[in-house]
Amino acid sequence: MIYNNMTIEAHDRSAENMPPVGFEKHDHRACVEQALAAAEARCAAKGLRLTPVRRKVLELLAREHRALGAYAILDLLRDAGFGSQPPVAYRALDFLAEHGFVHKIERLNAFVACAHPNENHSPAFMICRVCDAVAETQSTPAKGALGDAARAAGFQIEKTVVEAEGICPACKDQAKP
Amino acid sequence: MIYNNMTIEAHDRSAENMPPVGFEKHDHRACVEQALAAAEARCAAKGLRLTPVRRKVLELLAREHRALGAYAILDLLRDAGFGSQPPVAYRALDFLAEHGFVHKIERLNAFVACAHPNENHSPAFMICRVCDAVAETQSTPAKGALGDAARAAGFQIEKTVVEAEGICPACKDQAKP
DNA sequence: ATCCCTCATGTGATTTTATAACATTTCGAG
DNA sequence: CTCGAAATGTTATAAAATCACATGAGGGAT
Repeated sequence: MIYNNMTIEAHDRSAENMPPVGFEKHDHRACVEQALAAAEARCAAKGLRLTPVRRKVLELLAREHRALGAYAILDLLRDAGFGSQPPVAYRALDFLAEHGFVHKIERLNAFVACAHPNENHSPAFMICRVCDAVAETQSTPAKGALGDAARAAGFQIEKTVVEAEGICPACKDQAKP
Repeated sequence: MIYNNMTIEAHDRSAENMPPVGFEKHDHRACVEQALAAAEARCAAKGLRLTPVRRKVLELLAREHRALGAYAILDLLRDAGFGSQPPVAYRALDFLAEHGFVHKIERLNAFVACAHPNENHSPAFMICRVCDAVAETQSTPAKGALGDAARAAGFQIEKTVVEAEGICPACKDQAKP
């Protein structure tokens, strides 16, 4: 299956109906496997336990390749034979987020698989307000105005949330045909 | 009453018990009045209606000078004789946020009065994970790594969420006495 | 002034998101 | 093998946000 990095799926459309318009296509099956392999390796190296639920949640997020709410994930977990109560999903997500395998998109109250599983990084996201597609990139929070302000204030930054909302190229093109 | 810009109140402490340690103290009463006056002026100029509920919500947020959840605001509205159902608070907050008089802190699901009511700006926030104090500053989202990525991807940024989580100077000092 | 239309508010109900509390199971160190 | 810590399952509840619909207030045209 071939997806592109930005435009995956609109609110109300199934993945099947979504044309792979956009940019930067890639082999998605390989991409999922790579994400899982990277997670396995990092967990082994750090003595973390990538248990079946956790692995499944990561796999689901990588497969879907878009932001999913905790309850959407929970539905998929139920289908896969795991527990079906909210804490099951939230605990797995907490673990994965804590260790950087997934990220929470605060703006959407939703989660995405990390697109840069190997590097450590301060993620930043571009969120399409039309189709909810999410693309991950990097930010450099310590540089720029925010870093200056923090230094001036004596504020010690530990983590940053950087999310840009706007229109993705696919939706922009669709708007003016 | 004198407050400082960063450290206002911890989760479980009342404002009275909170010493004004920190930086950049200011006359808070004047600060509230200025925020309200600025809002009145901007609404008049733009033909917007700063109705009693909306004005009250802005006043409450300016007075408290920290991030408040919608339900905390709702409690205060009830005390002030307004409606007490969630939509009352959310509608006022939506209006105020849409026009830049308040900002939503996505990380906290809470709202703060805008600290720079006159300039138009892309706000950024520093959030203390110990005391939940919030300081507003500016970001320059179009510059830097995110702006580059957006341009490269053809993504059109309309709004940015920039929130740094960490430790404020007051809490840092308190940690090592 | 009156009518009308639009926008704002009030209220009840519901949905969505997230956590608390506690019993049970699994895993690995010793 | 056993003990203790970590992970999971489950019930219940809290917190955040929205829907739907009735009522009310304000501004413009006649």
